[in-house]
Amino acid sequence: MSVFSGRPAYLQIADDLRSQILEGALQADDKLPSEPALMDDYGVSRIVVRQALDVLRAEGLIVKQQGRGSFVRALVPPTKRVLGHLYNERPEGSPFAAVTSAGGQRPEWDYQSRKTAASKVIADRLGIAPGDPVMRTSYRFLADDEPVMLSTSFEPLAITGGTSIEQPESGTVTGVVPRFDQIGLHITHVKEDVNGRAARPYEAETLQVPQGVPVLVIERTYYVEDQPVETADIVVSSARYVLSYRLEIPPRT
Amino acid sequence: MSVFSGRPAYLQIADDLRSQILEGALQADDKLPSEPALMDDYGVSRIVVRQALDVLRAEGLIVKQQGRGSFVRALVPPTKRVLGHLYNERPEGSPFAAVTSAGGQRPEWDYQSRKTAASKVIADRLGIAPGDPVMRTSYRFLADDEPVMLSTSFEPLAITGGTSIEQPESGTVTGVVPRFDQIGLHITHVKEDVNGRAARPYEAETLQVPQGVPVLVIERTYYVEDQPVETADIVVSSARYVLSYRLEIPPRT
DNA sequence: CTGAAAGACTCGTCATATCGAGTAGTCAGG
DNA sequence: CCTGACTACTCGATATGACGAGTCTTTCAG
Repeated sequence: MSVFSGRPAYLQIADDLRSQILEGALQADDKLPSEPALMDDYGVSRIVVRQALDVLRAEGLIVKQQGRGSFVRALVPPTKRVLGHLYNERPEGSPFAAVTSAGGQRPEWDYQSRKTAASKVIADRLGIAPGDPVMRTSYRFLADDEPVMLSTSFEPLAITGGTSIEQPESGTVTGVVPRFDQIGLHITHVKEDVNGRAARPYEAETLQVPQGVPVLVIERTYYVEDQPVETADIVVSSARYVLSYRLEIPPRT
Repeated sequence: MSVFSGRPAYLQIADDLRSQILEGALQADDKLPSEPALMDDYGVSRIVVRQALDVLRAEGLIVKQQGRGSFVRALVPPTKRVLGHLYNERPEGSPFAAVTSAGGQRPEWDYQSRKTAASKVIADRLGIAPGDPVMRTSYRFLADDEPVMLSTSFEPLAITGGTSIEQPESGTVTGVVPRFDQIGLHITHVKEDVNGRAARPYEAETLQVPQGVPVLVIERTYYVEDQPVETADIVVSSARYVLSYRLEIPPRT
């Protein structure tokens, strides 16, 4: 295998390694040749080899570990879990706890709450005015002591202020839907806007994933009859989570 | 601004530029300083500057154009569209056509259909045996002549073979749900599994996005009463699309 | 005035080289 | 046998230098 001109060498090498992975010549958890070995194999410099491996890492096909090497990632990660479909059943507690327990792992989380003023985008999502008071809570969710999800939620104090659920995590009830039930507000629906991008350094560090890997970003808002009552930004590693949604199709009219 | 030791220089530079973008010092479509200028500013080599810019590009904050420079990307892309929520109403035609027209753009697509044998993963998703005959259709969806979405769908010929909808695009009806209505099968629900990763070279080229930017991958399956009748792999640029899901919360029992 | 050519600028690709840091295997000593 | 130190190996970060290719501005000829 050697590179031909006309297409960047690092892309050709990435193509070659990718097909070896997809066709099974390199199996999950197999070790790729070391960078110096690949330099010899393809007759290129280390920069080119590293660019090729970076391509594959961004595609989620390999992981690199300093001091050890590069390894093929399992194509269907064993950590596959679901989130969105949870709402089809009546969530009894926090969706995270349910889905994590179902996967045989121990759910845990820590958080920090504080009152603050709504920024412009948050005010927009909550249907309130910028500067209005909100309760801001940052969560770090762990499965078997490993951080797997980050979330920052905002609740308008115009709704929760002075009630028993003003402090999101002070009561015995977990989960947004049951909590709002406690003050007589039944959440009727939830909207999730899903996007993807690379992890920011803080997120990569906290989630213990290599810097630059793709994450899924969910903008989730709970509504009571078109009145937003809670909105959150959720970040999960796309290597660990698959978001699964089930949508009903109404019968033909 | 200078780098301090203890944290890689390229991350510090990325942090600095990121906060300038997020705080508004650099606005959408503003041009960042050129790579040589950033080398001077921070006193580092070009490799470091490029790594910092690559971080920001993967995060979707900037775009780079050869010969022109690096530019701040609009934080809320004007091309924001929705997909998933479409199923709440009864889709009249193809969801893509509906959502694209709603955004004031002209939907178009081309495709290639062929009969083939189901691979293992596809057979698994369709609840058939590997090797069973399926109709495979690759779509390229365009909005205003620009490719924005790729899709490869599979339908078991055990269901559609010999019917009027065997060829997905030969009839006058578009959209999976109406098509199956034609043969008396009412699709009851759809499952979408969402994940994210970097674009593969073919996808990056076809979707006309820079190589390596994150894409959203949707594994969509249509069901008639728990019987899968169509499954598809859909790829969209996360820079162009936001997937929006609306989920109903049943009343308290 | 217009259009084409030249040059300056910018990013893309790649080579060579150095040092640091994390990992793992080997081997001697307790 | 277990443990600790040494060493070889691997990836991470960074410098310097070079050439190619796309873009834009300016200049000059027609």
